[in-house]
Amino acid sequence: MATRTSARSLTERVYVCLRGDILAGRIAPGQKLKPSELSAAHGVSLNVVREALSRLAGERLVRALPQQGFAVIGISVDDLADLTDVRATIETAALRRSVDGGDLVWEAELVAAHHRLAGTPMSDPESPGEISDEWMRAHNAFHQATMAGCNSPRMLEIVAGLGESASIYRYWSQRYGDGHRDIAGEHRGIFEAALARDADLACRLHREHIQRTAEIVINGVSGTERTTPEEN
Amino acid sequence: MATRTSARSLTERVYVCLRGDILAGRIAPGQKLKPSELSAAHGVSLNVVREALSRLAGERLVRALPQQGFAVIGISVDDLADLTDVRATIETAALRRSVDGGDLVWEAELVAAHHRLAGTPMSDPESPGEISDEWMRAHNAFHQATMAGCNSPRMLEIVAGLGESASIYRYWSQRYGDGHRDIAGEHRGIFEAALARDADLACRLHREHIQRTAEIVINGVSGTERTTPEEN
DNA sequence: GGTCAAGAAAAAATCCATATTTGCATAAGA
DNA sequence: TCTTATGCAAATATGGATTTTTTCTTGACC
Repeated sequence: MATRTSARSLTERVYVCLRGDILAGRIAPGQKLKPSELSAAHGVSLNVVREALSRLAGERLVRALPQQGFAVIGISVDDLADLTDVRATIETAALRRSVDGGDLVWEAELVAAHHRLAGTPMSDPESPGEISDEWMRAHNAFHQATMAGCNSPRMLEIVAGLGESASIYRYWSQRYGDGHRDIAGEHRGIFEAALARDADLACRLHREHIQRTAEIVINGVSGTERTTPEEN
Repeated sequence: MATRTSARSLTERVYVCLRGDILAGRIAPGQKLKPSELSAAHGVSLNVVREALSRLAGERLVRALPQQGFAVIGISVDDLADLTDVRATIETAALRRSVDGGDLVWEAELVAAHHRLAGTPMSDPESPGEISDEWMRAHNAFHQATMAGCNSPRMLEIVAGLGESASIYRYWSQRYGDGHRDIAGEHRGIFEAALARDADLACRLHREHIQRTAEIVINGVSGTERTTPEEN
């Protein structure tokens, strides 16, 4: 009679939940994560929280400071610039391979992903200004789908990790769009270039897409001074 | 009276130890990791082992199978081919940036790293045929040093992860050289090209270096049928 | 009067021993 | 032979013990 929540163990459940909270910015970057509070909130023991946090520490989503507990990974303008740079390099490489070598299955799933993204409203009608969870999922899935044809599990895993890091910035800044921007159009451009097997164009558009996003986020972050120190 | 082993907590200590064992192939790829055995061997409680394993699971060095414990990441010829491909793409990108933009500090540390590598015997005199731990460390440090000038912490972290994955294959196959190969010369070539700021040459040599290594390992792995299934 | 240091109390992190649940293997029954 | 019960071993979860860090207080010194 287990719940069908696709979580076979308590640790797994807490891990997934915590991970979602971090990626969605429901827990602020840099914030301390107290096992006692979390265990109370989730109704589980200390050790299962501890284990979930350890796993997230391995993924670099939280930092483990010996004898000082855990904290969500911090954000900074420098890191965002670095992240964007790395994404531009690695993701275009993956995209190029994908566009050059993607098969029919890839095409079909890309079409599906774009259709889903295009049909998902960006902001929740009840809370305008905030990016909806659903849209963010569709958005990540779309970009992932463009590169899925590269036929390299490791590359896709790296790209997924980069995308997650970017998610934190996007969600946290909540300044994804600035009104003057046609995001749907940008996605359509990438989509059509990929389907047309124009790797150069797809890569150029993708690069511009992530760089433009980063610029807006940087303005949002630096404007409200949300930078957190990133000691090591 | 704490030991100066730079491990402030038991979990940290076990984590580092386990990680080293995996990377050095002292624990075979695919092997199950029983918390009870490990806790007995290290003289600690179950939970600290569990926590260390969870962290390694986050790094994808071990797999966590719900209700079935943990196992070292498996190896396969397909994965090695993929890994090599990804390394060729990402590491050459990092290397190019490094060679193009590295400063004097980078140069100095690269010289030091190469000197250390050149002065370290590849195999232990008491166990010929096996790659010495010391050489492997110097080797990883050298390749890392060539790319350190790229001025991108995230890129270097990704590269480090790829290098660790490659370590597992190298150590496990124990067939790094085949006699006909001048590894020191290959390293010197990369080193000199980097110092001469010849990015194209450095990248070409680096690519050939890792591809040649992979070929030899693939022969070694497939020859002795050491492939482990990689279910997901 | 203000600043800094030593010490005690509180809070938090870490660790352990044990209890509970789950999965696998063996064997009994149809 | 196939299905179903049962026992054992392993994985997981819990509560509390122990150690470390942080905070707060007190008093000496500048």
